Amino acid sequence: MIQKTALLSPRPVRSRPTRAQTRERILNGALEAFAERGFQGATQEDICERVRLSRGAYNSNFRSKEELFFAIYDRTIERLERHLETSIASALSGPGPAVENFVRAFIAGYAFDRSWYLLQAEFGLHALRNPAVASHYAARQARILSVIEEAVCRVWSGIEPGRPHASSRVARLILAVHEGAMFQRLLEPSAIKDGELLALFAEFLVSRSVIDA
Amino acid sequence: MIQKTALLSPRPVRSRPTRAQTRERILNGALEAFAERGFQGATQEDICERVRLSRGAYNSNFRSKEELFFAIYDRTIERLERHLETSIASALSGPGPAVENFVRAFIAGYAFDRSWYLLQAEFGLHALRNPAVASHYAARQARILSVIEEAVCRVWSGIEPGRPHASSRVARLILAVHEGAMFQRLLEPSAIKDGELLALFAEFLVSRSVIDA
DNA sequence: CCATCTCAATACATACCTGTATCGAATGAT
DNA sequence: ATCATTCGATACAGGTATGTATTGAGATGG
Repeated sequence: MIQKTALLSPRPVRSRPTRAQTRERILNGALEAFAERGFQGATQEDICERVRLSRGAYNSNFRSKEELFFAIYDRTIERLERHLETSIASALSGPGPAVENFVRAFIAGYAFDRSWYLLQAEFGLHALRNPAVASHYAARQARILSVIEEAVCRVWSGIEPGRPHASSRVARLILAVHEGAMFQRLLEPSAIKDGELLALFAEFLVSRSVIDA
Repeated sequence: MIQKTALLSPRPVRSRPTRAQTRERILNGALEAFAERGFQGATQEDICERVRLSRGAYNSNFRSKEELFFAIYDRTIERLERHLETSIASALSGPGPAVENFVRAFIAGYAFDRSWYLLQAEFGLHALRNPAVASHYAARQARILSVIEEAVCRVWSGIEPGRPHASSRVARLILAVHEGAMFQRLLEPSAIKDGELLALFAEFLVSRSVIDA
């Protein structure tokens, strides 16, 4: 026999948000603040104001700024990874030339918005300066790279059998182009049309003879 | 007749450094400090300690942190531009395949050291956040881009007459790859051999049919 | 040789950010 | 209903960075 059933308790309306909810709100504020003011520039006050919470909530939920930074970075990179995976998967299963589909999917799936890019860039710089952070960052980036590499292999398996033995470096190359392009595009939106550099890059990629070199 | 000649005045030994000298020392300290601690993280104390000067010298020479940041960035990017120009020029005039020479020269000339990269990246992030800084950064980057584009055109003119009409975008592409590769390499030196990504990219470039597309 | 000026070092005042401690309201268990 | 607990808001203290003012040593010119 079931002792406690929720059947008769239709969850009373809480006037007080759950801990997870406030934590989430702070993460949202942190994303914005870190993106717009940088890690050092973002203050507790700044973060909390954006989501209408007090520093009490902040300090109650996160032990330190570093901890919050890691948390928001992890959340962002995980969403990014999933986003990239699904959009690549759907693109590769569609009709049309695989390479173009892949590139388009990459642009769509990895074209995280301004805040995501800025946060990731900020964390990247942080990683370059702190060896401890570097390993964390590298591990996260490795997952992104493997998603890209997997896609590269699948694309090329449709062109010729076997995986290109430079797939790892190709993945890094793709990522490098994207990061660089993303930066230039955010800086001068007028200078580069949407995904233009990646599209140009895709044309290079099509000359697949190079892959096997 | 020359009234004042320096022939008999072999510049007395100054016990006090010139203003330009101390300014230069502070710039050196700023380069290191901004690179290793970031713009916000670098303090006056930090900068001054590295070059054995007091904050008095700092505040006497620079009105604000922003001003110093701009000054050290400008100095760095100018050196970078000259470095890139000369190394490309000498490489293109040498024997061997032009594309490879160019890429090698690019790596050598633009492979500024860790501090230069970090400073530039930091300034880039700053530019993304402050529109006022963005225009300054874009102007500087435009000069770098034109140097690269010029080289691209010269390389391709040796292959076929006329300049590729996508040369501007190719230049941006090269810069994007380099920035991205530089970052990955600094983060995981073991993962990428020296200029490996750019070399791979050079192989793509060799299939010049794409350029004219 | 003296007077003036330059410039970097030191001292000071102000502002601000972080983390801790305290307080009060909402929750849910008995 | 009551009591203990959770949790976010407010108040406080410590540390630190910035910019200004002041001072004294060294240069410069008459």
